[in-house]
Amino acid sequence: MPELPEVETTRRGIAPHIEGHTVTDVIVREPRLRWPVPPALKAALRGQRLRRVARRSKYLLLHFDHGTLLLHLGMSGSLRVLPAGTPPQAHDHLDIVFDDDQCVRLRDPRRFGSVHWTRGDPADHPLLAALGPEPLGEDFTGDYLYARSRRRKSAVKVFLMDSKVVAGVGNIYANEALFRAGVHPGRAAGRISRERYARIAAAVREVLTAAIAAGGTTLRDFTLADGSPGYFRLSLAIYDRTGQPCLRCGQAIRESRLGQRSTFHCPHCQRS
DNA sequence: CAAAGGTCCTGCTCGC
DNA sequence: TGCGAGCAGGACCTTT
Repeated sequence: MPELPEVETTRRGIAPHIEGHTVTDVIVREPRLRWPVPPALKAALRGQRLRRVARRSKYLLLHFDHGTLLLHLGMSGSLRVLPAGTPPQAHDHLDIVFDDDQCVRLRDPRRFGSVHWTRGDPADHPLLAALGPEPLGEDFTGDYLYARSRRRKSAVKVFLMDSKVVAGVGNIYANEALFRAGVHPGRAAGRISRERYARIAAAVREVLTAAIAAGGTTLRDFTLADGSPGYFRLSLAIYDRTGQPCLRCGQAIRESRLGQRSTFHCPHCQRS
């Protein structure tokens, strides 16, 4: 579910409620996530003050003085801030309880999400070390994409979704960005010009920024920290619009598969 | 039965 | 021959 805008929306939603507060308890109801929840999590966090909630790619980083909790929401995860002791529902796997009797609750039906504890610099954590630049950071440019894509034969959409190339561009926003840039998602990444990569980089930036401003995209069950949905779905121009008219030219949007993911494009506006 | 917003891991091929 | 990079496919899981 959550792509970068949804994770960033979640970060902004939870941070003001928990930054500066001290963990009083950690409740693990289901440790079997993508990787097992660390058994020592409660011992590590109890009594510790949360300094800051940050984000790297689609990971949330909860910084404490002696280490960092990494949280990934996988395909179906969401976080909410609730009064401690609120009865859990199905798939509510983890609570982090704070000293003001609020808790952050992780819900994740598919359990593709994960929780990690790391003491060193989180940037050195194996899951973060190999990630490409943040798409909203200054390192992410058309020139960068051009350089990284030389001799790449895979489709540009697959290339954009490679976390080692750029962090946090998932299926929805890869589709949306390529539509905005007017590039066919199946075109070989290594056969796209520097000029077109400048348009692609700008489109990625624009679509992510707009989605964050709208609170992310809710397709099924994504909720903000207060339980409300994100409204960027209303702004999706291409994703999940198979057969519907292109908003620019009116031609019917086509659906295909690239890298086993649903792909959408306009046959007129994205001819190459 | 297929697909859903993610991404790690394995094993193969290719080119130097 | 060996090595690294790139690439395809499978894996994880529940719900609709």
